[in-house]
Amino acid sequence: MATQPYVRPPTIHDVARVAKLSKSTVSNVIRNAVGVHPATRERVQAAIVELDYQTNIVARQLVQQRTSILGIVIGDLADPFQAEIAKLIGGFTAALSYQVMFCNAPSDGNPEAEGIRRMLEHRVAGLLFLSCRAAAEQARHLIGSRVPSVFVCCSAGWGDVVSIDERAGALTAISHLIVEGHRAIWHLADAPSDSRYACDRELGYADAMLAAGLQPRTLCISRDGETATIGGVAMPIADVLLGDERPTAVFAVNDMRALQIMQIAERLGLGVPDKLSVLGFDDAGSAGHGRMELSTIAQPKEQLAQLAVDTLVRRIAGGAGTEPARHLLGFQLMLRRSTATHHQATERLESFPALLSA
Amino acid sequence: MATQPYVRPPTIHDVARVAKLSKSTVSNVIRNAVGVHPATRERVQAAIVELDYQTNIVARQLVQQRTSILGIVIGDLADPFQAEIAKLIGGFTAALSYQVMFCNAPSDGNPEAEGIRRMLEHRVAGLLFLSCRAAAEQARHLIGSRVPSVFVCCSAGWGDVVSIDERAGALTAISHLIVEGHRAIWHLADAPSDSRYACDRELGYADAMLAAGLQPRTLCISRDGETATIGGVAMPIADVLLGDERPTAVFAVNDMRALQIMQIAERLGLGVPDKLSVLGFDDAGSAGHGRMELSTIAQPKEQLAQLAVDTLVRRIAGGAGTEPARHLLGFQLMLRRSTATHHQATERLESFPALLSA
DNA sequence: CTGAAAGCGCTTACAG
DNA sequence: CTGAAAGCGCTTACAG
Repeated sequence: MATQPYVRPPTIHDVARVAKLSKSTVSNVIRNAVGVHPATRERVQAAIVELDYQTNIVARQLVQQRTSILGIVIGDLADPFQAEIAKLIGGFTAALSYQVMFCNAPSDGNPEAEGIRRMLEHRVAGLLFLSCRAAAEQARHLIGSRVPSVFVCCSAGWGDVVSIDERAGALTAISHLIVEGHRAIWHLADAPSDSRYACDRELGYADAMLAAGLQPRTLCISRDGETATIGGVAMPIADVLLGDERPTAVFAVNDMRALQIMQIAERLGLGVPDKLSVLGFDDAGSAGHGRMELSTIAQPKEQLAQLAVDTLVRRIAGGAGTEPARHLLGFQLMLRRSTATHHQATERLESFPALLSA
Repeated sequence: MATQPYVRPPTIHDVARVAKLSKSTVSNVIRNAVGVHPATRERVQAAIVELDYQTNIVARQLVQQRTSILGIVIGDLADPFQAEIAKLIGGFTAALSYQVMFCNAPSDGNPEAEGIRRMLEHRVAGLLFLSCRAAAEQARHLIGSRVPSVFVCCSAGWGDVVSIDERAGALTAISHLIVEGHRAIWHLADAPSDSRYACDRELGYADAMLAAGLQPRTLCISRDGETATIGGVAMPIADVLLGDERPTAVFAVNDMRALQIMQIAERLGLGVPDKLSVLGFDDAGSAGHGRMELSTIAQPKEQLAQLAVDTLVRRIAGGAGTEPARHLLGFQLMLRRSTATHHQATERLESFPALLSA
């Protein structure tokens, strides 16, 4: 392959030479410093145009000992919610003259740790987590107190968080299903977890169920949709959805999962919402499409992204001194057509009024 | 705000001091250079662990005069197809020890140019375009021959392209609709364009229609789905879809648009596919969901992303010498349930056999 | 096998 | 208002 090299960009030195000035002066006009003679400024600008000079930010970052790069840790860009948040973050971030570097957590084996390490080596000014696997907890050690971290729509035991009150969101979702007569309400989680409850949504679900004297039950579904895992044991999904103890409603950890179970249920002849109510979380992607009409807990994406960026940038400017903050925004139960009243409810629910007032 | 600063990371100099060696030697072990005494290596490694040292890649990049950052220009992360490609690229890229920096084209006014400029200032080693607005054409001047660019699933008049044969894809789509008896087949584009045809898909559509002696017709739909624009004139979407000259099939520029028109049509009482056939492009996001069953031209996402990354990395290594390459991968017409036979076809189509054999 | 020196392209006091 | 000098944290010949 003929390897004619790419052109080596001009440096500040080239500009100085052409403008017959010193590097310092050129630097002054580039940085828009005050106290440069207008005529001098013009000469420099002319040289910049002539050479098509572009600041080498790598060099600037080195001397300033800080970068204007934000690292964003994405759990899964194929999740429309995360993609939408990432997009919004990209926009707000650009408005503040920051660039975004991202890594996504590979699903195979070693999690985001490697990507985070590399972003740290690139000296990102701060980290934005759009998802926190268990690995984010390990990442704490990696990050130490080098850069601030903010968790967007998720949280860990450290760092700022910008999210809705996920537990309350789940509670609201379950309360609604109970009001609609459902008792056998199951939770569809993302992946089997060894810990008791993998996330706040699951916690909120369990809270609500227990408060109502109902039995919480979490299941996971394989990628191909054939196998369900409940409490560590795997079985055909049909057995679960069509069995004697089948759920009348499923509260999914997010809309992707909700759409997945909706598809599976209908493939098995279980119409949604007639035979099974499905309630999601996020209100992302096609959830609101006329063919889906997924009931869900809607998150205020725009505000979340804006506040997350603001919080991180303020941290970057302000140092590590203050305590982690927890910003909780409002959510909204979007009732569409994937949920319906369950009519065969027989038992009375004693604790229900308490639940509603919670 | 108390501003306790974030810890200043240790440098190679600190490691050298602790290990009682020179910076050069430390650098040698960091870069895994040959010819370092094993015992020396151990001492350095111990110091690295003790200090929790992490290479400052910013400094390395400056001296090496190249970075391991790939810039990716995203048209719209809310488009599941682009998000999926971005995710795949992130994965393949990480495997080659590159990091990804992205910018998304803000829809308001000034397009991706600003983001591209900033990525260039960051000295990205190469650029990956996931979408090319008209602005990508302007970007050519900005980029000059500083870094290689590859266009993924889109193309411009310069740079390598890795995509399917979009024109052929459109041709296949239209041929199918014609075979199914449709004559009034309209194209749903992304945005009104001043040029005759905005993209290869539209071109392929027009080719196919013209070859069959049919009248091509392109429309655009506003965000809220209320207004359609045809040939520069705006009108209520209902007039278009329910009018005398209404289409019996719509070929959308991508799945997002296909899903949008499907929703609008059904809101107007036009069942899909009974009253209107809809054919998309990409096979992304929820297109294949049981509730959507969108017929579409499926792109081989994984291979596209892999080949794009490989192509760019090879360019980076190989210099700018060789001619732009055009890698075309195969596509697949996915027939699902958003398209159906149109039975009221009355006229015979002379040129049709020729079209089929094309 | 190890280390002293120069240099990547900037910014930042500071002298004039 | 302008410029000479030092330095950011590395890598890269090169001498020893």
